[in-house]
Amino acid sequence: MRETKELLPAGAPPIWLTVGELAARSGVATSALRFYEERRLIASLRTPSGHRRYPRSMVRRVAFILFAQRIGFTLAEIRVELEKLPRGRAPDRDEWARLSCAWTERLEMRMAELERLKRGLTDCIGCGCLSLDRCAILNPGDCAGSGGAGPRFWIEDRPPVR
Amino acid sequence: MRETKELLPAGAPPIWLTVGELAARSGVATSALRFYEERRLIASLRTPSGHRRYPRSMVRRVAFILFAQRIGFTLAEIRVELEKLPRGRAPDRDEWARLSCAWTERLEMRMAELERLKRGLTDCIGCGCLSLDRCAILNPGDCAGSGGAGPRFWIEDRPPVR
DNA sequence: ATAGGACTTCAACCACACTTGAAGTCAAGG
DNA sequence: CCTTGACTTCAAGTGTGGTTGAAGTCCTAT
Repeated sequence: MRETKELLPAGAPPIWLTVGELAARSGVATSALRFYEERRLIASLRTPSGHRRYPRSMVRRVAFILFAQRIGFTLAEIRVELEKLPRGRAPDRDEWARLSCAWTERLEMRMAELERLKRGLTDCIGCGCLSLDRCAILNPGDCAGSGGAGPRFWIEDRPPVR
Repeated sequence: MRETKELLPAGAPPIWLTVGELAARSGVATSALRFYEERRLIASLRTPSGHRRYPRSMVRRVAFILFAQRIGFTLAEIRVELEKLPRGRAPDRDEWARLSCAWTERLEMRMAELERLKRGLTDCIGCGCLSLDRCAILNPGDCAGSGGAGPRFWIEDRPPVR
């Protein structure tokens, strides 16, 4: 064990984590952590021999990466968000809180979308109109043979790009 | 225009759709429609010269593929669901409704997960515990230096696989 | 008859988020 | 000292969901 050399009290958590320890605590594979480092979502200090060492606050940072991913952010987007945090020290409560604003917004967009989808599922499959070709919700453009975007409108309400 | 040869009343929707028409009505690129066919989520009849023709009910089928994708199903999962529909004729209301059950379930799982994430965002970032290392929600395993899965538990409550 | 657009297949390519494998180094226990 | 396991880099591979391009065919209007 690496801890024996640090002369810490038994059971005390190590101050610096190896990549394996961070992986165990965050639930992310070591390969993923190296990948996050390559993509500059996280950073590491190195021992003289080149081994990575992470501060304990990195566990939280990785947790937030997972969090943001589940909300629907890409790693590139998450990197941009995390760049708003201070470099060189652990972020404080307010700094994390500022970050979380954008995340709440995205979260609520996703939840609203799922609500729309659920309504579509109820209104269009639950009602009798499905057997006809006149359901305005499921199939807004099919009757007139025009109208463009098709089902996109209950999937996303932003205007179609490209 | 292809319609002139079908001798349909002006403005009437064509009975058989080309891949381009289906693309326009469903909002999906023709390349994606061919890809779905290759993955056997949809099928086409062919003209003697090899051009694809779709019945009008295919618009709905494609709409449901988009729907299911946004809910979070993979194309492979969607294919399995769509295989429950009858072959050779357009599905009726009850057949679509039976399909939608599994989808509602998945939808509600995703919504519950987002609710958990939102609670995590509020409870962990909104509260003061973030600046400490004792937030039981954000960081359940870090204090004791053990406890395994880390942040996974508010991300998903199924047991970790692999 | 011919130009143009819409269609065909097939192979290659893309982005995303990683994982896997090879080849080698480092660290700690016995 | 030696073995073992955790670590290192780098390149290549995986799976999902497509797009793009080449080369050629079909169909409709003029």
